[in-house]
Amino acid sequence: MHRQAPTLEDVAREAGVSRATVSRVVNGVRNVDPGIQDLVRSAIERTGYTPNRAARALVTRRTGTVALIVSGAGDAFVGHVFADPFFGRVVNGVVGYLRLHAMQPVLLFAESEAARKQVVDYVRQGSADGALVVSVQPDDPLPDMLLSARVPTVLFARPARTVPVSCVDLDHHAGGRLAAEHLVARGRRRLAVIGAPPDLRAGRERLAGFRAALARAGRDSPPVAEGAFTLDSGARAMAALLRDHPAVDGVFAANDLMAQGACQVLRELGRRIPEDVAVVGFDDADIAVTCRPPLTTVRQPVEDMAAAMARLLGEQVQGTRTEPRTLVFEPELVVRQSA
Amino acid sequence: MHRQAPTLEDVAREAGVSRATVSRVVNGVRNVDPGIQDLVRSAIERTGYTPNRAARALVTRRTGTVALIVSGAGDAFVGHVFADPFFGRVVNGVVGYLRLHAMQPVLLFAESEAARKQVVDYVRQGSADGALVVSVQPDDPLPDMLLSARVPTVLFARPARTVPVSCVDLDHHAGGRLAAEHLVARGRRRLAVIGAPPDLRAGRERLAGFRAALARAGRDSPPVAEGAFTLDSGARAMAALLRDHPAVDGVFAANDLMAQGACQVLRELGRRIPEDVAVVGFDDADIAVTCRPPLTTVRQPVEDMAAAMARLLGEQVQGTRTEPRTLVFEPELVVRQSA
DNA sequence: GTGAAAGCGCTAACAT
DNA sequence: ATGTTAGCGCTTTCAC
Repeated sequence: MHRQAPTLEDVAREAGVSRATVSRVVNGVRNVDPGIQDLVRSAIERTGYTPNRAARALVTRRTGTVALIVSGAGDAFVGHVFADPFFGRVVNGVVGYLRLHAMQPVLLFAESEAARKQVVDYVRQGSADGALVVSVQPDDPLPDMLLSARVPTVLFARPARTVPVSCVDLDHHAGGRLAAEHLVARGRRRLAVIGAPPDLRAGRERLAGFRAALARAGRDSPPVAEGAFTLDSGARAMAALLRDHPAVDGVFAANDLMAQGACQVLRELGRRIPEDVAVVGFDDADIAVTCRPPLTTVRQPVEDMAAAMARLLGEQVQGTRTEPRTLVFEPELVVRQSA
Repeated sequence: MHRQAPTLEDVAREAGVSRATVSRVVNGVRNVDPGIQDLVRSAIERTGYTPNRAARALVTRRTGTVALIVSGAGDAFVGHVFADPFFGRVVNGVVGYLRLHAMQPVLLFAESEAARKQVVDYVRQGSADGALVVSVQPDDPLPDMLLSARVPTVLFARPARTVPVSCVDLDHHAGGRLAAEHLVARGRRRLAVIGAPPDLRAGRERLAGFRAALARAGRDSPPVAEGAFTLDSGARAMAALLRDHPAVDGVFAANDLMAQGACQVLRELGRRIPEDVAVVGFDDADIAVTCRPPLTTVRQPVEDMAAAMARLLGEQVQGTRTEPRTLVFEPELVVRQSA
């Protein structure tokens, strides 16, 4: 019972002009008589016309949407991606940029070989003008697949192998340094690290930066317990560190979730934070604020990075810039109560 | 320098058949000779053909995407939506259903009058087959706008006014009852409630259910402090309750975030949980598990509800079912350590 | 400055 | 069972 949606044709008839003229008005092309413009505009108003996106996309080969792909391995993957507040921040940053440019993000998950194929097909079908990729896997095949499908692509975080693709990243080394310098300045002498899985470059660099700053301050290299970016793994790592180094008085955790886990263990063992043990996290996630005590942490400007990612993609799609670019952001120390 | 993407025409030429036949094979229509099917399939393989979505959408009037709209009022809105893990769960549920049906969600935010117009236009342009709406505002104009634009729509949570639209919701009353019964069974005698803003129906019903169960158990109606679903507001409400009712030994918070805030205040004031004060939350968010102590809470099956929402929309788009339906889900008590 | 006409890549009658 | 044909609604040369 749908009355057909009005088309350009309908508006043209209503305004007594040709389709071409209406199209020009709708798309803001100059060379249209102001009087006729008004005529057309009121006809659009009267008919309630809205341009059909599919028809437009068919001829312009632009859709006005970009794929926002969360890519990584496995399992209950999709179920847990948004459990990590990190992705929410990415979405916010991307949306913040796109909406100013009348573009929309399509959310895609690429957690398996099959899903990756689907995702690549989706963008190849011209359903999106380009792809923004957030990988949670050290060696993700997706960027290569996208590239060889000639899809404009921008990555969050540099890939393990060098690939000719634009990306935004953080200066993780500087982040580690900030954490070390802060703990040293607070007079902490027996430091320890809750690290990331060693195959993640970001984690390695945070650790390297932390170590380098300590060495510069004349300190020994700290003991490291490996975590997996989860609250639980942070708690376990903290317990292990305390067992082997009971006198520890300062801890650097490679993300806030693990820092929170560490805090829980410390408190349960009766250590005061920061008096007995100072804790520094990484990311400045929401939990850094709500955690008890609130976390001193190295802030990663995720929203800004995500917005930049969208901007880079926009430039690439428009052809404004074609050669790949890497944008590296600076972390910032946020001092709260845990250190 | 883009070599043109291969079209149906190219495949047809390669296979020595007509476009129509290729189309039939691609779309799995029967009445195609098996031999020819193989011929076509290998031609598709050789050319690397992928159907163009815009062209397909133009004729079928189906896009294979649905709008996932987060709607509500104001401010730093977009920046905070994903801070609430609730939306992540909705996304997960929706994606879980859609991917089985080769559909994709487009993420839209409608936080202002202007944004709402944009969003409605977007779907009216035929960019999506329908809309899934999650409102965070008691009296949201968006559903009405969508309906009068004849967009197939399904809501998360019943709207304040009765609107002829499908929706999924929780039996909040039953949820409140579960919380009350549990606290009573645990022998708590002086109960209190950290409630929701009174204009939210869900909050009112949780409270009503809680009260009704208490009345049935012969208890007095509990004191209520109003919160705003945030950690902070929960902490403040708890502080206020303790001030006015220092002997309270059981608390029901209308969501987990407020329950966590309450726990923080209780611990800081030296109350043991659950020995001195038992705390029951609502939702079963991730923080219910990571909170110290882990929260006993009323689980809302958000993922299932979101999946059902997607399914209802699918049926509506296909025309399988046209009259609006309301699906009400049952909450479930999850007992952990806080009560 | 405006209109006529071609065609984007696909599906779906209809004809064979 | 397969091919022919007519559009879907729009943008965009190319004439005028």
